[in-house]
Amino acid sequence: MKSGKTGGAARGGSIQSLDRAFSILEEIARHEHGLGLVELSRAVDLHTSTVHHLCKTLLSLGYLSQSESGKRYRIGRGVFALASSCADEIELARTARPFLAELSKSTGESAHFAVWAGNQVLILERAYSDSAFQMNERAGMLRPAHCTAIGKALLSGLEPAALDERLDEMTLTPHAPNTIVDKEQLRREIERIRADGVAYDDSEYNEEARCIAAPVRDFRNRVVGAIGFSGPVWRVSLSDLNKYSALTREKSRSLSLALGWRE
Amino acid sequence: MKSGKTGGAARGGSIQSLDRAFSILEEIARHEHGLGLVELSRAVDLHTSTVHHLCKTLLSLGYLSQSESGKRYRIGRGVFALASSCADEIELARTARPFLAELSKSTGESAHFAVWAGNQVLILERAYSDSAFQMNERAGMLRPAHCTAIGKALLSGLEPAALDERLDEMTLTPHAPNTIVDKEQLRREIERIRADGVAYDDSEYNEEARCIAAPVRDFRNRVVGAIGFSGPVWRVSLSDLNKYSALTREKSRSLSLALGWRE
DNA sequence: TTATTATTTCGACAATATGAAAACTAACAA
DNA sequence: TTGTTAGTTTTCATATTGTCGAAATAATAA
Repeated sequence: MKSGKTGGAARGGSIQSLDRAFSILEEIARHEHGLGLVELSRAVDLHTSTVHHLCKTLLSLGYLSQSESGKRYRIGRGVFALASSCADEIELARTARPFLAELSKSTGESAHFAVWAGNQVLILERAYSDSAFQMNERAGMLRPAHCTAIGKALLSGLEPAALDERLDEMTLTPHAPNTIVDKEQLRREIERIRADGVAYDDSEYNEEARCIAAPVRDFRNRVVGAIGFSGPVWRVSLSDLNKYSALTREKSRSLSLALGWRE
Repeated sequence: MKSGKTGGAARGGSIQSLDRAFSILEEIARHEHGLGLVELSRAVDLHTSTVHHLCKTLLSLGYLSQSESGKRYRIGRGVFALASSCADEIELARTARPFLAELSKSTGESAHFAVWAGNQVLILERAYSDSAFQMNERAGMLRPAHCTAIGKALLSGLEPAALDERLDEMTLTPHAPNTIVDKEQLRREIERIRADGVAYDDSEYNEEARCIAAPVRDFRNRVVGAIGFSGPVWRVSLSDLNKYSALTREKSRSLSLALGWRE
């Protein structure tokens, strides 16, 4: 087609090649053992040639690496170097670590500390339990907010105006039988959490998991994260959730205090 | 309009906008407290308008964030999420941590564990000493290879062919009075390190610092990193360097064993 | 207020990223 | 061996896209 009125880069707001490059990085990050060029192109829905150019650039910049044997792409050390300047996040994770360890020890399940990353929830730090079955969640993973305990705990910490904005931007995709897909219902649930101090997830994200979480505040009295734990439904019953709510509330309180929160 | 033979993206091999976007990210990462648009444009030598478009895109993707108060750009949590899939690096850092702590404790100086990142050296993990003056080095920082102890230790672990290649690609930029700027001299020094098992840096990178480092091997008997410590010249004398060489060698050995190295 | 400095938007242009196709490799059967 | 298939890399013509100048807007300072 003719150029017509296809103006500057400000069109969709985004620079295409950047958009694409990062979707490539995200796709690769999602795969434990890396990805080959063709798999990758299929996953991000771009021609191999295009993906190849982008990857070659990322490779030369050190933000991708290639497994010596095959040609599979993996995340490069450049990303690691960049990430180390997320000083606040690293500090938060470090502070949360001992509390997560306690929570995990007391419950026998794995514990998580999460923060906002856009409209999603980023798991900043996690403590592993020593049971054989572990939730498949690692630090660095992104989760939806509306159907996870940590996500709902974070939502409960938003100012009314910010909450409205968030909810408008969010799509309540169903992930498991109990996912809340109605905004009004979610709103009521958030009210409940605000009053109760604890959020639950009873098979809302993963059919086989139940979780609890509570918001964590900093010295400015603002909710900066959420702490909680999750376990398989056959180990964590609904009454367990209730039983552990006080403990979760207490850990969130201790962590908040460690972050300078008072009263 | 000399479009002439200005062909595809494969020209310089690199995609310009990606190149620029990452130089922006790197520049921001370099500044503890973020950067404003104009400072940023000056630093990367691009028009504010261009930088603005790039930053807007990075912002919307979550790889940059803006300090709530001002408009300073900082690294976003997206980078953190990506970095967490550098599983190998994280595992390496975790393994090194206790040995770094011991090294730091015994010497009273800060200790580092570093790996290759392209032709530079990436500090993967560091242990702080409790002295008032600390080297200004954090995990995630990049250092040149030819004038740092960890860098030279890593160089000493390369196969002859790989070493030749590396040296060809490297420019021996002087950083301090004793920086080795002659490739033949560097080659001899690397020979020495290979025989001795320890690399020194006597004011080669920073006039005020001395360091020692030793290569670390994994189960495949390949050098995967280097461990060492550094301190200010007024605390670490040349004879201290000698005194601590055995200790450094020993720590590198223990860490190697922890990584599965045998014999 | 005005002056100054920083951020954001606009729009024309051409340099640049794109994708089709073809060349090249590697792996594997027959 | 040779042929077949799947994956990777290079080439190249083209229009799309990023770029930059300039001007508008916003924020600070004097």
